[in-house]
Amino acid sequence: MAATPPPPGSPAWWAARPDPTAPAAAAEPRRGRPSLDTAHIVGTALRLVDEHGTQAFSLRMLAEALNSGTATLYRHFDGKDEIMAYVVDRVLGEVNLGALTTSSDWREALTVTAHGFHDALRRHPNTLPLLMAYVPVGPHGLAQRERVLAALLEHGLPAALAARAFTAVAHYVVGFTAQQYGPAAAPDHSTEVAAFYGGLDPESYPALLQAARSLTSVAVDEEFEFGLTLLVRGLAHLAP
Amino acid sequence: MAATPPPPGSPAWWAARPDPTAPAAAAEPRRGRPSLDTAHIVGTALRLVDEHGTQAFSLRMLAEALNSGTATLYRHFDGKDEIMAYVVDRVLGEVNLGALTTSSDWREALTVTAHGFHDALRRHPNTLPLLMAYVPVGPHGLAQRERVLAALLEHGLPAALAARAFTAVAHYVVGFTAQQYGPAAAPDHSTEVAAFYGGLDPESYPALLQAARSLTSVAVDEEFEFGLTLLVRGLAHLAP
DNA sequence: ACCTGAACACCGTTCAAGT
DNA sequence: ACCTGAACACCGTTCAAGT
Repeated sequence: MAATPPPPGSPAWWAARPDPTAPAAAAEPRRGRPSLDTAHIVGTALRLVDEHGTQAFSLRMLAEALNSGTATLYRHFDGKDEIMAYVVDRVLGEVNLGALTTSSDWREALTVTAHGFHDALRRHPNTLPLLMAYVPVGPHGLAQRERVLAALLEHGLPAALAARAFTAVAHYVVGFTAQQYGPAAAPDHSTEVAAFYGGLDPESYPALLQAARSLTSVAVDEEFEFGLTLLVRGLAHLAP
Repeated sequence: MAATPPPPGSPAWWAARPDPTAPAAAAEPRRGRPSLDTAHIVGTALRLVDEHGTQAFSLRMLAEALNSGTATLYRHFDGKDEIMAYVVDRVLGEVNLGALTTSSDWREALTVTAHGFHDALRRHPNTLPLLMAYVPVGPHGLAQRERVLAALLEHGLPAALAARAFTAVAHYVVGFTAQQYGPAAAPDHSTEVAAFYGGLDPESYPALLQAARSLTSVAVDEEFEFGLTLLVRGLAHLAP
């Protein structure tokens, strides 16, 4: 039984990438000496996904933006999936966790982390479907995770708690941002949703309408803070 | 400026669907009297997505499974996106919230809700990318939301808190399930991840490795319970 | 009148032919 | 030796031709 190659973006696949301990360095092309560097390709791909969405993005579109042909892309990457995995990691590279160094306790460190990821992800809402499809353990993703866990451990949080707290916060941020700013959300999302609820039959959905009336008036930022507070306060019950 | 039609799966799009207050009834075909009923098409599509994944799923595959042609599908649905929106809602229809009626307080109601969604979603891991791409306000999605909110309000949770607690729990469950059972997760995900962390340089990732050592030994179910407990306990701080 | 085979304009990927 | 135009086997969608 021949081992099937790991899917691009999975942990096993990233492990086979060159130079995983040097997050800033772009992956080297694996054959020949190319005229395009991989960082430029990934950066252009991210820009195109930002502008046109994952749905409309295509290798032909990318090749044209690079003044090249689609076949050339296969000299730098094994295929579209591999390019997308690097696009995801590029977004994670934009996460700014500088405020971590001045955080005074683990609660503040977790809050800083959530806001850092939230700020980066909302700048690239069209990449959110990719972030959910790929396990984010590329070089930048790993580096950020290391940074956060180091801060949490330094503040005295037990290792088992730190690891799971990070995962819980990451899940929350990605899920929240996807629902609020993701491709499915219309430009005027909140008003659209309000109009939607207003059109529902009060007989069939009494609880939903009562809840919606108190929901749609709340600002999105406050909503984000609400869920984050839930997580941090819940964690405080389990930490010393 | 002509109004652009709402994207399939968005709230405005679902609002234009017929019969939103009768969740069990399948949507009626909009032209003629077809030989295939829409429920059968959606059910077959879900089975094919379960078996082959969203990536491999195609309208040709669906048409062949129905002993029909792709053009016939366009007599029942406006296109692939619309079919996918119904597939997502079908999965939400499988969520069993029967235990809600015997829940004794809002904490238990929230826990029951999380487990109900978790159980349904893990049965259809390949649909998780779809669940993130579409706002789940189809007939089944709405009915479940109504059921949960009614239970929370009945147990005395304020409306503003109930609505946001539901959203926070839903985000958490979808995010967690996607990372654990989603398409990107390999069959032997936990051992793969463990091997991955084992291969990292201890000099570069000291915190990550320390946290991973205490993480990979934990069962997945316990991991799910951990984050859920965070949410519920955090919420208790804000509720009477 | 309803249905659908066949065509259309794409897509990711490959490879033989170019330089 | 490196690069890439053109082809390949698909895809979602449309429509004219069938019944």
